Amino acid sequence: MAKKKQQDTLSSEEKIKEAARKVFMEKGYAATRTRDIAEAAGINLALLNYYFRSKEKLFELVMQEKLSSFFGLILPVLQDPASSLDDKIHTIADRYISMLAANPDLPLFVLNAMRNAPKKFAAMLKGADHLLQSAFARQLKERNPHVAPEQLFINIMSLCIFPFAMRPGLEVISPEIGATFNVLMEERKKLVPKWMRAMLKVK
Amino acid sequence: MAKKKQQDTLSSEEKIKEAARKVFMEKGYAATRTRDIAEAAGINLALLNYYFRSKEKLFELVMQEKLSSFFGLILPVLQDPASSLDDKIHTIADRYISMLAANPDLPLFVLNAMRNAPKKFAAMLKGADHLLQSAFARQLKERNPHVAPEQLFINIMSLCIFPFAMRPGLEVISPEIGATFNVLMEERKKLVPKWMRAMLKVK
DNA sequence: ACAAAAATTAATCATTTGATTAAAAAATTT
DNA sequence: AAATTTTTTAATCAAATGATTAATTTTTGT
Repeated sequence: MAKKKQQDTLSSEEKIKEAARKVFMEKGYAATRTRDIAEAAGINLALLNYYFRSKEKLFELVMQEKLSSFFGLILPVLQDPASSLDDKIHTIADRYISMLAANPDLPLFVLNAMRNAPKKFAAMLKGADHLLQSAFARQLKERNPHVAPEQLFINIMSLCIFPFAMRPGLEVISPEIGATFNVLMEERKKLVPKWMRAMLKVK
Repeated sequence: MAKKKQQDTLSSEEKIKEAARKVFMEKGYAATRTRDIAEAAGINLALLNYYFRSKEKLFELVMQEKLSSFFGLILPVLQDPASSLDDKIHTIADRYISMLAANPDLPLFVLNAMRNAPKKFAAMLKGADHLLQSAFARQLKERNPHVAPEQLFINIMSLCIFPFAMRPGLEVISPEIGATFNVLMEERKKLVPKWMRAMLKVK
C-alpha cells in the first residue's frame, strides 16, 4: 500500500490522460466516446474539454506519447555508429519484445495512426527520416551487399512487432499458441537475433 | 469498352456492396458513415437499409468476404499433405505478396477485425483452427525439431504481411522505400523463401 | 477571514448519425 | 392497360455525441 496515496492523489488532468490512453488504445479514435473517457477517469465530461479543449487535441496528445515510446526505442539504436550490427539487432529485438509484451495494443494503435494521419505522423518524426543513411543501414550493407538493407530492416521490424498485432488471430487458429503466447515471445528475444544472422548470409 | 455495359448495369445492391468495401476498408467500421457509403454508391441512404437492414449487417458481409480471401489463400496450403515444405513456403509467399500488393488496406482491416470482434472472427473460421495439427506444422517440426513450429509459422506470416501494414510508416522514415515499395515487395517473393530456409537451419 | 482564481458539475445545445416512414416511380405480372 | 410488386426517394425521427454555458464548490493568495 506504499503507493496508494500517489494513486488517489492523481490530478484530474492526469486521471483524464490516463483514461484516454486506455480507451483510445483499446478502441481507436473513431470508436471512442468522450463520455467513455470521462467515465473511466471518474470525472465530469465537461472537465475533459476544460483541460484538453477537444477530443481531437486529447487524442493527439496520446498519439504523440505513444509514437514517441514506439520509435524512441529504436531510432537512437539505428543511428549509433559505435555499437556493432549484432549488438543493434539484439538490442532492438530485446527492447521491442519487452515493451510490446507490456503494451499489447501498441502495434495496432501505431499502425492505424500512421495510416489515418500520415501527415501528423511525419511532422512528429521530423528529423528521424532517412533511414537509409543510418549506421544500421550501412552496417547491414557491409555485412551483406547482395540484399537491400531496407529489406532486412523490414524483417527485424516484422519479426518483432507483427506477432503482437496478429495475436488475436493466432489465438483463434491455434488455442495452444494463445495459451503460451508470452513464453513464445520471450523465446523470440533470443531467436530473432539468430534468425537475423542466418538471413544476413542469404544472397 | 467491352466491359462498360456491365459496369453501368451494376445493380443498386451491388453498387452499395462495392462502395461499402471501399469505404469500410479505407476508414474502418467506426469512422465510416452510412451516408459516405450511400454517396460513394450514388444511391439514396434509405436504400442501403432497404437491402442490408443495418450498417452492422453490411459490415459483417464485407468482413466475411475479406476474411475469406485473406485466409482462404493460406489454409488449404497449410493442410495439404502432398506438397513439400519448400513448396508451401514458396506458394504462401508468392500468393500473399501478390494479393496484398493489389489490396494494400487488407492487412490492417483484418488485424482490426480480429481484435475488435474475435468472437465473430472465430465463428467465421470454424474448422480452420488447430494450426499445430496441420501438415505444415508437421513438416516444420520434421525439418527443424529445435524450434517450435508456431514460431516459424509466425515468421512467414510476419515477413509477408507486415511490410504492407507498416508501409505508411516506412514512407515517412524513408521516402526512398516509399518510391520503390512495389519493387521491394516483388523481390520478397523470392527472398522470403530463401530467408525461411535459412531460418529453418537455426537451432 | 475574505476575495480572487481555479476546478468541478449539472444542464443544455447543436450536429451528426443510423434508421424508419410514407409516398412516388419503375418494373413486373395478369 | 390495369393491378401488383419492387425499387427508390425525400422527409423525418430518435438517439448519440462533442462541446459549451452558467452556476457551484474548492483552492489559493492576501
